Amino acid sequence: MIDTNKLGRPRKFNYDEALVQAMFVFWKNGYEGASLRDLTSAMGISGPSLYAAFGDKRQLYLKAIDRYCDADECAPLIAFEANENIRAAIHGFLSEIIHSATEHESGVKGCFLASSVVTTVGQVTGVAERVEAAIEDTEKRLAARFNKEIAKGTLPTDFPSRERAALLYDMRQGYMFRGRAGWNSTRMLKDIDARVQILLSH
Amino acid sequence: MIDTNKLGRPRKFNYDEALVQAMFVFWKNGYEGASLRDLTSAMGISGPSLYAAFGDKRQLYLKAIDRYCDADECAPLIAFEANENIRAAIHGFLSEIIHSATEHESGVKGCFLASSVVTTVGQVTGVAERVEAAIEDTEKRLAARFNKEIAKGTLPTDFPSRERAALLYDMRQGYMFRGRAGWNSTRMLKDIDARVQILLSH
DNA sequence: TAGTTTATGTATTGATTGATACATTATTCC
DNA sequence: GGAATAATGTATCAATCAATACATAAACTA
Repeated sequence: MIDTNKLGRPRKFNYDEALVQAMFVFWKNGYEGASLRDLTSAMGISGPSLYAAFGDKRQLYLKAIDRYCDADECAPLIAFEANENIRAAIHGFLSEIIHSATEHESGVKGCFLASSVVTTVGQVTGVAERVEAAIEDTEKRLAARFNKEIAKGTLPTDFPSRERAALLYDMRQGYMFRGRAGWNSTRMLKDIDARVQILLSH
Repeated sequence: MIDTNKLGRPRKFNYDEALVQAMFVFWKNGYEGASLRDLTSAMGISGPSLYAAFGDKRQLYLKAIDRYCDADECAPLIAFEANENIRAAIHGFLSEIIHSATEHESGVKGCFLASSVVTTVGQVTGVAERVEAAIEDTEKRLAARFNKEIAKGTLPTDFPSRERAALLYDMRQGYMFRGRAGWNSTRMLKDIDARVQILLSH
């Protein structure tokens, strides 16, 4: 979807920046709650420009979801994968999650998928597959990190990494839900240690 | 909000049944996605009747949320509180959750709060407090059950019940999220044992 | 420079939105 | 039985919705 065509009048706006702004609007207001006026206003473009570049509202929405899955979900995952010490890795992952759940840029709170997109699963064609794939992808990456740890001998072999990954993922979802509900970060940060402890107890 | 007034023409419809139908519409479509036509059609009443009985769309929405918190969220909790054996209680809670996440009546999936309401937190006045209170209430009931267990001596005293309750609650949210995303129950049921094990390992 | 291509800006489309006006009907109170 | 009260049914309101028609502007190609 990158514009390689050099023909015709060039765009005045940046495609990716506009998409990110659209994502924030959907994130904050939901799909139906985001009007074309909200979107074009935040994106800084006109209606016809939006339709020419992104298709219609639904396609823009799907592109915003893809963009979120590719970029936004990553920061905590990178913190998780980068740290050699598994205890510190989980700690970093969870505190990154709490941070993004409460103080994300542009004032949006929680997880775009968990707090907005999931509402439209049976309603907007193409959403369900994306949400399911997002869960699957993230859990696989979490599980891979745990598998590495098993290979290193720091985790027992009799507890499946997928279970551990699923539980960590649910902790993520729980923090995101609480963040959207208005919980502050200090309230959530203080039970991180207990959760690290539980995650590594088998 | 119970109608004690005997004056005037009586209602042709049942207030609570209509409210439940409205709740299903909001649950399935979200707040903005639920049009007045959708609502009146499902409730079997006319527009003016809806406004006379419930106020406006927003008030109807808030009443639907309250109704959900009072009734729907309860089934798994009762299963959790009723069973004397803590292991069986957690098992019952989680399988009840999975059941309601995937096969709830009227075809709606997931948790009303987690799958629909949470989208409107910063958007519809009165929602945030209700979601926060719902989390708080449920976690308190979960924690109370764990405290009973500590008193019985079946759980150690050095791990706070609130942490255990929060974790169990996040498992609930995780299943609800997965259910909305389309996961089937068998896929989720098979990791219950591991989760019971983890929850009771401290 | 003429022709092609694509984005922009303005203005507007029909449809749908949430919400009401108004006359009618059914009940209770006095 | 007549007044008061409240719900119903029909019909409709202005506002907003997503989406587009059309003329103009700015780039590349040949």
